Amino acid sequence: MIVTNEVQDVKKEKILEAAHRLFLHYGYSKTTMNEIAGELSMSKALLYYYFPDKSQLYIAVMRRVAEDYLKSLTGKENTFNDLKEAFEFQINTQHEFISNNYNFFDFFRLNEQCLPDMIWEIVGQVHQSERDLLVNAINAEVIKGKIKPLANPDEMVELLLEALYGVSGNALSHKKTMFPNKEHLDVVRQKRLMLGDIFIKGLMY
Amino acid sequence: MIVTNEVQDVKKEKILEAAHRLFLHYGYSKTTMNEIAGELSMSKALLYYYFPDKSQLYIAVMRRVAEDYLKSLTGKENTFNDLKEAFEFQINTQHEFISNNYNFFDFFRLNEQCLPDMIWEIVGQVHQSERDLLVNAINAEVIKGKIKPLANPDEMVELLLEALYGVSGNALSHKKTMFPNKEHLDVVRQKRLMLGDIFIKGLMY
DNA sequence: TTCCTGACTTTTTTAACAAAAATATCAAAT
DNA sequence: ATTTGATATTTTTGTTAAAAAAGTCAGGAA
Repeated sequence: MIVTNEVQDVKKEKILEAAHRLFLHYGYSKTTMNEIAGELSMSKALLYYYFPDKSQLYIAVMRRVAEDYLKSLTGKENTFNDLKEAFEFQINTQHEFISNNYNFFDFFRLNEQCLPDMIWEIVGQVHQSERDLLVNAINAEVIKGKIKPLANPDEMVELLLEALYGVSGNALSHKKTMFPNKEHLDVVRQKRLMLGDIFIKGLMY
Repeated sequence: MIVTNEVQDVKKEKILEAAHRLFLHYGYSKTTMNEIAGELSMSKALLYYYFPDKSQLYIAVMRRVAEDYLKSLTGKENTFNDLKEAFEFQINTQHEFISNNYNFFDFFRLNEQCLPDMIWEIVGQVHQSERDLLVNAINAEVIKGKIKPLANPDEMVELLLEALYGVSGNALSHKKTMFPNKEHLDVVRQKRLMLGDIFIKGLMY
């Protein structure tokens, strides 16, 4: 019984791995269940033995990816010397996460405004963790007396995250090169770090 | 000769008016040249006498709309008591502009990443004016000694505008109501004003 | 019983093409 | 110089058939 489940888990793991690789490379819509099965030299039907359908497989991969990201966030609370460090950590960690999984999120661009609830749940969880981290850092800074107490730290963090989101280049200016290459992503990161700095100063006495 | 041109201009004006009304109500793709002509009780062919094609007509309307917006911006320089007032003015004026012409910009959402160069020219002009206004306000504040001199005020203004752009709600959270109603636009405005405040404080000594 | 597959059905995507609607043109009238 | 009806051209829409992909299932192997 236990052995069986372990074997099952290992196989599931293999599937998730292969699916992740292919989704990352080709995006959701350009990856077929046949290809995933082929990658593992198993029959397509077996995929359906382990996962109810394609979207649920994608979501399972997504959950793993998100969990990795969450892991890199947890336990970091109270390890920052100041708010600046916390902001920088959040910006850099998210930057790396997005960079590494850029094509994987084709799914989001595809189904822009009608994503499964399960996806939103995961996204919400991730955002919650990000907010928690930053709110915690802000509160620590308040206690240290470095910034003034805020009526609503959560609201401030929300505002910052939305503002950071806007700093993603292609919105305002007429960039002929539409696809954000690595270099461009890095410009965005630099700008975000600057915005973080200004924001912190804006919260000080 | 002169009389003739005046008459021509009046007629062009009429056309632009009707076109604006219909584009605003139905959006670009849902407005036909026949409808515009019908609205003015003239033949469709006449529209093509005054404007080379539909997109150029749209652009002409766009130019008028943009000019109105630019007018509300010009002459305001040095009329603000402080930077906060300037930021608030920019945010509120733009908010009103977007609110009033919301449907008109369907064209942008439609042709998301391949707009005619002429459009980008107008958009660039508008952005330039917005930047100029804010850079001017920042410089005034620097002279008054209220904020520290900046290495690159333009860059700061650019950053602020991008950040403000990000504060538009529907990006991060799982809002079930996707279409931003008037009320929602107002929440965005409030948030932007708050971000403006924090940003200003972040620029101070 | 659990795991696995080949053969099968159902759904979705694609291609081709005709009909309809919209854009755009132009000779002729005012 | 303006204006229009008629007409040409392009784009969108609707239909259908073929292809591809998703998803199912009876039955075999471990």
